[in-house]
Amino acid sequence: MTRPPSTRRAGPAKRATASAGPRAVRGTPEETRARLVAAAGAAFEHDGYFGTDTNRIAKAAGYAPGTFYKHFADKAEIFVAVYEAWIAREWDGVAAIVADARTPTEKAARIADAVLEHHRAWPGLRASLRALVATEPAIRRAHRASRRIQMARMAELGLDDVGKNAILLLTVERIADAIADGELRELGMGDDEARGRLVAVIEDRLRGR
Amino acid sequence: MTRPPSTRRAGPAKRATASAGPRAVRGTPEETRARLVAAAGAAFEHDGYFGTDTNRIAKAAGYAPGTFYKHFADKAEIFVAVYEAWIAREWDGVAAIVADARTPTEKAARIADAVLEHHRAWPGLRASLRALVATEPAIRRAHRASRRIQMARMAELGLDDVGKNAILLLTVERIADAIADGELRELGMGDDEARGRLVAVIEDRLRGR
Amino acid sequence: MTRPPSTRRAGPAKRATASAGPRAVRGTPEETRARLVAAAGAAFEHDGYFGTDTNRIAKAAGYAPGTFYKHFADKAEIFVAVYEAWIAREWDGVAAIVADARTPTEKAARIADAVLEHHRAWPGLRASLRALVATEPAIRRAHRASRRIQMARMAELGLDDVGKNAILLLTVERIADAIADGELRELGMGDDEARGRLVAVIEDRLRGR
Amino acid sequence: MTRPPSTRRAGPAKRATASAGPRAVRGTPEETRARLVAAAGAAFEHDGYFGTDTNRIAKAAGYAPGTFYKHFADKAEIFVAVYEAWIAREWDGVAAIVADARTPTEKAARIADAVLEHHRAWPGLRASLRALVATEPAIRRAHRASRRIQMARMAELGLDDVGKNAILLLTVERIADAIADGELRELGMGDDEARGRLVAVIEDRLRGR
DNA sequence: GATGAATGAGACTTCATTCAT
DNA sequence: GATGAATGAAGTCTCATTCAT
Repeated sequence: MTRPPSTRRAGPAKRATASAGPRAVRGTPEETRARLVAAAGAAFEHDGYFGTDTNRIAKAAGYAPGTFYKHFADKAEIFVAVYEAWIAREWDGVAAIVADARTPTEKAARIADAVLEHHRAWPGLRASLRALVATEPAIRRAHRASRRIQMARMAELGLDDVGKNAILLLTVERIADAIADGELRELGMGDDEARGRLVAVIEDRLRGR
Repeated sequence: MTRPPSTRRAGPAKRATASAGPRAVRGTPEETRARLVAAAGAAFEHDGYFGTDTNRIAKAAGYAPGTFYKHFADKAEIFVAVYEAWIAREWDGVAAIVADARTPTEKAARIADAVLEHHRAWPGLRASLRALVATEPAIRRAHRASRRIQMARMAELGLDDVGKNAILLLTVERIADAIADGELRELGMGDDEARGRLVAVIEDRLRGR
Repeated sequence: MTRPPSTRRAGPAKRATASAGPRAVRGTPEETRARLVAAAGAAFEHDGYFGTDTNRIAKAAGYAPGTFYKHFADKAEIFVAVYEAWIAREWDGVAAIVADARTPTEKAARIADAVLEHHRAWPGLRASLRALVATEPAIRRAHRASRRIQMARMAELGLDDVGKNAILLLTVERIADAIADGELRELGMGDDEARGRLVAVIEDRLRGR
Repeated sequence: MTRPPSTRRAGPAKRATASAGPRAVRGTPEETRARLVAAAGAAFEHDGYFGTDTNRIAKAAGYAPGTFYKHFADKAEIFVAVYEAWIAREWDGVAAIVADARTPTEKAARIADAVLEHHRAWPGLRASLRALVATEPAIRRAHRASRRIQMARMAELGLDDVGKNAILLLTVERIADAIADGELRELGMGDDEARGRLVAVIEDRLRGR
């Protein structure tokens, strides 16, 4: 999943070919699924979970409405897929940085930047996530499972105080969201200062604090 | 606005109860409005913004659907009213504690408990808020305005580093949400420890750090 | 419920007024409900339960799609209402004849004609009924309840052998359906002969056989 | 076509089992066709004509969706094939009994039992049939043709009063359906008594009455 | 002969909103 | 001020059918 396209949502288009339109065999189910997940990510980001619909997602991915339901049982299921892809990408980035960077200072700075970029690209997705976790049981379950994976990832990176890890996870997430949302800027804190605080929080933890 | 029922929704919202709402009163416009706001708060909390509808809110408040639109221009407007009432109550509580308590330590502990209780009572409302801020321009604007009021309230309480205030605001909010959601408990941190960390964050700030 | 109009189903019509169309307040909920039941009866008769849809029923009754769902929870519920109205009318007719006619011979003849007319007017409704009873639990339940009412009605009319009553019920129903369907005519039996046999079955029972 | 599973559907059809059907065979067209008819029979019985779909039928038979349409023009056509196989099996059984049994009494008893067993095994199929005959012209035509064959079969068995034959046909069918459905049991008539009446009707006819 | 990904019209249902009373 | 029947656009999901391989 890459950054969402900046295109604005188009209105409902006219019916294209009346019937027996050109049938475009697109390839493997995996490719189709991936295209749908990408389109859904962009749509959720842009318009929110309740601001798009599955027909629009399918069309954006280049498919007819019915195709969506060959790959996902319902709208919630594709949201989970989008979220899981998003999280996996974030942590793959973090793991690569940890493996590559030398000092805790360098690690913290690069992790902060990577996380920040990732959140900045998907603020709407994250906002939808919180509302859905509160409301949709299936998404709540998937989110909890994802949390456990994240905690395990932290342990793999050598951080072993579960309580501190949990606080770090939530704090980093919330600060990154706030910066991405522009909340801090509107409150009078410059992006540089905000980033500095984020780095400090991470570095503290990497140094065992 | 009082606390919502503690039942948590377990699936798609059930059809509302068939019988009419509590009473068919004719009071002042202010009373009607207040009843609608209270009913909306409970509904948003229970089912989420997109999980209720204005007819249900009106009926729960004891009114007919049309009455809703005599008092609010649309669904977003009543959400803003609910949110503003919620925030005002929280800060009235904080201000009362600050006026009443003696030491920073006592203030921090009592503020943390008050905030925690307030968040614990309304987790669904808060989740809806974030999604709506990302998606609905009217609600986003109202939220920003509310933030400015909160920053002013902090200044009134004698806290004058805007950057630190902003971080405190977001951190307290996020930790309180996480405890209220049970996120920390599921990650292995007991409620007591979580509360301790929340108190510490507040006390630090009250001591100028 | 009277006989269905013989008009043939119209194709989907163009959207009429774009928005803010003329709002036609039609009267009491009971009237609306009755209009919907009448339209549904005609539609089920014409096109079968699976051959119509709730939007078409609403439009045929002079309402918008949403109005349907203010009066019936779903399509099955209105089918039950249609069926119950149908049965009630049939038995009201039978009861009136029993009260009015003198001899078993006269009763039998007039009952047979009334039943025949009622079945002839609604063959499609009856065919849908059997399929739905096999498949839709809600409709099955309603049908069983209706059967019990019919058996009670027979007892009220002074027929007290439950086994014979049950056989009579099913036999009359089946022969009436067959005549109405034209099954017998296609098999070489004239309508007069078929009616004669039906009368005989009823008269036998009225004479205690 | 063998007997369907005795499980009765309790609600809206569940999504089919995810795994593919029994095997991916390549046999003669006749074998493929026969497998499709068998799977369709079971599906129609279980879920009703409108409660299954052709993809599910194909998969249950071990084939891909497209294969279905190599063997049947549409869904109605396979229903006709299922029905014709069902009827043929019933009458083959009856003919064998007539050839084998000695007295009218024995014939009647054995025919009743065979018919009863056949109806008891396929109540859902029969219910769908009636609805489709009322609604789908192609199925109506096929049903009428089948009736003529049945009348001819009766003549072959030596019964020559067309009117009486027609009545017998419908009566036996209806009583057998009612016993199979459990309608009579719910109306207070035991299965033994019901069967007795069925035997009597047949025996009467065999004795020329 | 078989595949199976894809189609797309359309059914069922919801809900924010209106307006005549 | 309140009512509440009615609206109608729109969203979720289904399924008979096709066709390129």
